Amino acid sequence: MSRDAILSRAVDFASVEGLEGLTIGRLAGDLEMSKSGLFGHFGSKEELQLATVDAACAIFGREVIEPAAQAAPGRERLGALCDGFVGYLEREVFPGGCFLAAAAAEFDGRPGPVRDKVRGAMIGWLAELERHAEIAGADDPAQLAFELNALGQGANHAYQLYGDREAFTRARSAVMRRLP
Amino acid sequence: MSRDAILSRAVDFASVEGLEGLTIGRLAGDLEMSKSGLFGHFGSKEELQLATVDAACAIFGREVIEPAAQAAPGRERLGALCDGFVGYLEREVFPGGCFLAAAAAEFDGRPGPVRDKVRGAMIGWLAELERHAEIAGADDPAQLAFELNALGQGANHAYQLYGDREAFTRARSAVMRRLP
DNA sequence: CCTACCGATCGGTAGG
DNA sequence: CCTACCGATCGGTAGG
Repeated sequence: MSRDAILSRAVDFASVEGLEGLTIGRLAGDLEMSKSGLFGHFGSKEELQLATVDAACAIFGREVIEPAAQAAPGRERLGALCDGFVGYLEREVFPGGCFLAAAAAEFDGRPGPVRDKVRGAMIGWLAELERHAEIAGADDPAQLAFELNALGQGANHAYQLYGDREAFTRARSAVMRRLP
Repeated sequence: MSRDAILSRAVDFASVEGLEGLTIGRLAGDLEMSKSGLFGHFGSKEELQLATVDAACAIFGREVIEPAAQAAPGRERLGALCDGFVGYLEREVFPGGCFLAAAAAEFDGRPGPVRDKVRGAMIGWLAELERHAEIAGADDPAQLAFELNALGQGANHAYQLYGDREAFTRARSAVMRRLP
């Protein structure tokens, strides 16, 4: 069983059960291997959590950031990033919704390397929004990035909690109205 | 040790560690009582979680809904609800930020009575926003309620993850601009 | 990669 | 409200 195959399951598991609910024993059972066999790939639960966050970030890059890079920098790219984010929620790339949002909510009150990595990834996403908001000539790029991200996270939240698919339409329409 | 005194600690504990991280043993140790003494008040961990959610909802009502009831129904009340929500985040009524947001993120993928209660509370909050959006004459009250809630949740998220107090100002300014 | 094990902690119970 | 305990599961280790 390769490390990548383990992490592929770990990412899906953690998006539903949380990074703390991702226990070595259950993950090993699910992959039909021994606990110590799985453990040997990572060396500690924290290293498994960190590797899982990295794997999730790679998927986010492939599913959201890279496709949007087709669009011209500035307003067009900003729209593509937001639309791509909503699409990634809509397609259920992770069964538990946005992995980073779930990990952020779980670890924001627990100092340590996992929180730091999640925070770094979320800051990177906001910086990408802000960069294109600035190119697009927004009055206050950080403000616009905050609002656009909040709308996307709001759709994730509504869909995960109520199964309300209309939230995707709401987020898209609000983003459209708010773009410079 | 009264049930209310136990729940007061449980609410703070769970807002940081999560409703699953709220273990009977740690809570009992923190309150300097025996596990079984605490357990007797609730009968199961799930009942403790449900009672903790109820206690948090009561605080939310007292801190956000009730003060806003001073404002006239419609646009004024809608502004007071949003402002009150941001103020409640700013005052750190719960040490881990918005209790319901944290509980929703934790339980949205786990069917059961805890998720149902959290969902019911969140739907009640959104319905309150929507009701006053309608009275205020919004074109699409549900859309407005979605956006206003997303902005508040975005401030909670940013403050909890980055400690960014400017997020409160950002949320308030976006809400102001969006009110009908 | 495995079996077999460690001490700690989990939710919960018996009995008072 | 307590002490004392239950089986299950946790992260992690020894040894191969």
